[in-house]
Amino acid sequence: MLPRTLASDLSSYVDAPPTRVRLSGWIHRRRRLSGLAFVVIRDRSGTAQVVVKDPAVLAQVDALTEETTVDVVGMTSSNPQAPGGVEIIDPALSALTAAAATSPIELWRPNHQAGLKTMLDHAPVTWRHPRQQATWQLAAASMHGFRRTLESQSFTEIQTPKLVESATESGSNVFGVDYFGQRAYLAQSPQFYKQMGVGIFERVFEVGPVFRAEPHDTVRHLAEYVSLDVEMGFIADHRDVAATLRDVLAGMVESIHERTSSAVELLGVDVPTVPAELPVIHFREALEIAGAPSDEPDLAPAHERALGAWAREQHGSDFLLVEGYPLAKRAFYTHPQPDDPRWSNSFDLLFRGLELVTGGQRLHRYDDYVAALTQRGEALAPYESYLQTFRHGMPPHGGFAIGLERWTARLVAAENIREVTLFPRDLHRLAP
RNA sequence: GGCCCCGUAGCGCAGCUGGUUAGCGCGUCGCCCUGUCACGGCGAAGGCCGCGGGUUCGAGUCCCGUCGGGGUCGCCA
Repeated sequence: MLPRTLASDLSSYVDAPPTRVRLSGWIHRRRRLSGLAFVVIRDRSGTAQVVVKDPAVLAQVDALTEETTVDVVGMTSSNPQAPGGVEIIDPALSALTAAAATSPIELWRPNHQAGLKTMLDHAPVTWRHPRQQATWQLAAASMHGFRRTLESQSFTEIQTPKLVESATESGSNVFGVDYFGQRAYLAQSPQFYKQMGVGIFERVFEVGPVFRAEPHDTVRHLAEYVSLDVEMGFIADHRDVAATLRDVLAGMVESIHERTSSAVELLGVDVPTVPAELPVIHFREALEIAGAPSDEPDLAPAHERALGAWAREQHGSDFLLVEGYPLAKRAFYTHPQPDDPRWSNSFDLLFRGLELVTGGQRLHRYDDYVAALTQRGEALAPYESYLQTFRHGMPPHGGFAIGLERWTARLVAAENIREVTLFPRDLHRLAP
C-alpha cells in the first residue's frame, strides 16, 4: 500500500512532477457541479482538495456523505486555482465505513453557528470543527510548555492518587465514592501529595484532573478540571515560587508560538507576552485599586476585572500577581507573612482579569502544622500521613496550581469555560 | 443555591396588544449547472411551538408548576 500523505504535505509537490499519493481522512465537504465534483478531505494536518471527473467516482461522491472516512489515491497536480496550489486529480476513492450520518452542525463552515448546548451535547462530532480543534491544540501546547520548562529546571513529574481517604482541604466540597465498602473521595487537589513529593524529590509537578463538588454554576467553574501543579523546596519565600510561575507561563507561551501558529492564526489569538518580572501588588493595595472596602477578605470577580484593567494600563501586563492574602482566608498550610501574620505569603495570579493561579509558601515545621490545625479546631488524626512528612525534615517550600481550562478560555477570549473543555463536567452534565 | 432572561424543524432564528393552514436562512433530499472553494439555480420533505395544568369561544402567544438552557452573584483554579 502506498504510504500516507498528509494534507499539509501536499504543498511540497508544487514544483514536483505529478506523483501518485494516498490521502486518508474525512470528507469535509463535497461541492458537486454538473460534470465534476470537488471533495475536500480533512485529516489531522488540515484539508486538501480532490477533483473528481470520472462518472463512476462521481457516483461514489454522490453516495458518500460529509464526515465519512475515506482513502483517496490519485495524482498530485499543481494548479493555481487549487487551495494551497496543489490538488489531487483522477482519484480512486474507497470509503472506510458506511456513509456517515448527517452531522448535527455544519462542520465545513469556517464559523459554525451552533450554540453551547448543541456543541456540548454532540461533542464527539462538534470537536471536529477546525476552530474547536485549534482551541484544544492551544491547551495541548500549553501543557507541553509547562512540562518542558519544569523538566529543564530539574523538576520531577509525578502522578498522585485521585481516590483519597479524607476530604483534605477545607472550603470546597468533595465527591464521595464507594471504595470497596469504605467511604472515599475524589481528590480536590494534589496539594498534600505534592508536598510529600517535595520531601522526596525537592521539586515536583503534576498535570492531572481535580474534582470540585461545589454547586457553582458559572462560566468559569467545572466539577472536573485539569490542574497544572508545581511544588518546590528550599525557597526563601513565595517570591521564589512566583519566579518559577513566571518561567512556566513564559514556557507555555513559547510552546504555543512554536507548535500552534496555525491555531493562533485561525482563531486570531492574542498571545500574551510574559513580562520578565510579573507585576506584584499586595492584597491591601489590590482592594484599594479595585475600590473595595479595606476589610474585604477576598477579591470578587468584579474586583478582579478592575485589577486586570489596571495591570494593563499601569504595567502593560496581562498578568498581575496579588500577594499577601489574609491568612484566615487561606488554607491551614499557608505560611504567614513574617512581619505581619494577619497576611500570608500566598498569592493569586490574575490573567486578563480572571483568577488563574493560586500559590504561595507553605508551612514546613511540624509544630507550625499542629498549631495551625489546632487553632482552626481541626483534629490531627485525619492528617496523620500528611503530617508524617513534616516530622522527618522538610525544607521551606511552596508551589502553585494553574487551571488549564481557565488559561485556554482567557487565551481565546471564550465567554464560557466549557467552550474550551473537551468533555466538561458540571452541575448538570455527566455525558458525553 | 438566590435573582434575571430564554425553550418554536437537524442548526441559527422570526412569530406584534391571543384569532383560521406556524414562517425565514442554512442544512437534508430530488432535478439542473466542467473550476468550485461558506459554489450557484429550481423544487420538495421536515414541527406534540420542552412537559403538565389553568384562563378563554379560541393559546406558540396570558397565568401557575415542572424540566432543560443562558447570564449574574456567592465561592473558586
